[in-house]
Amino acid sequence: MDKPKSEAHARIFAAIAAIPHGRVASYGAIAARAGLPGRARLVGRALGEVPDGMELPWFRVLRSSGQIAFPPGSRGFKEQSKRLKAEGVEVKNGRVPLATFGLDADLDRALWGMPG
DNA sequence: CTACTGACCGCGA
DNA sequence: GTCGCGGCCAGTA
Repeated sequence: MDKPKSEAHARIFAAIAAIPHGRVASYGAIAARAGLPGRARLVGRALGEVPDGMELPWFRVLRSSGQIAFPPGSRGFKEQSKRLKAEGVEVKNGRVPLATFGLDADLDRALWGMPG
């Protein structure tokens, strides 16, 4: 069978689902892990296409600077920050210190088996 | 077909 | 910290 055009979606979702509890990852990292290096936008699009009710830690996905992708005050922003805090992730001014909660090279390798 | 937009990224100044 | 530029893919007008 032919590969569905949503294969990228599936890979992205899988990569997001692989983020451990209490940790976060950037769009670029997800895209790279999904086999789509440089397609960070695709990740953003995919997240916008996530069906409501689907079990996916979308809130663990942040920008490369640790900033929440949603505009401050918006529904998604509140929801994401709230969920992150609920997991023990420090959200300050709509931003998360990736240096602390981001996936380290070791952990990243342990999770996704990237050579190092 | 072109043009614009979007839960983006990285570099340079 | 800011701003600008190019690149990337998909949907819409």
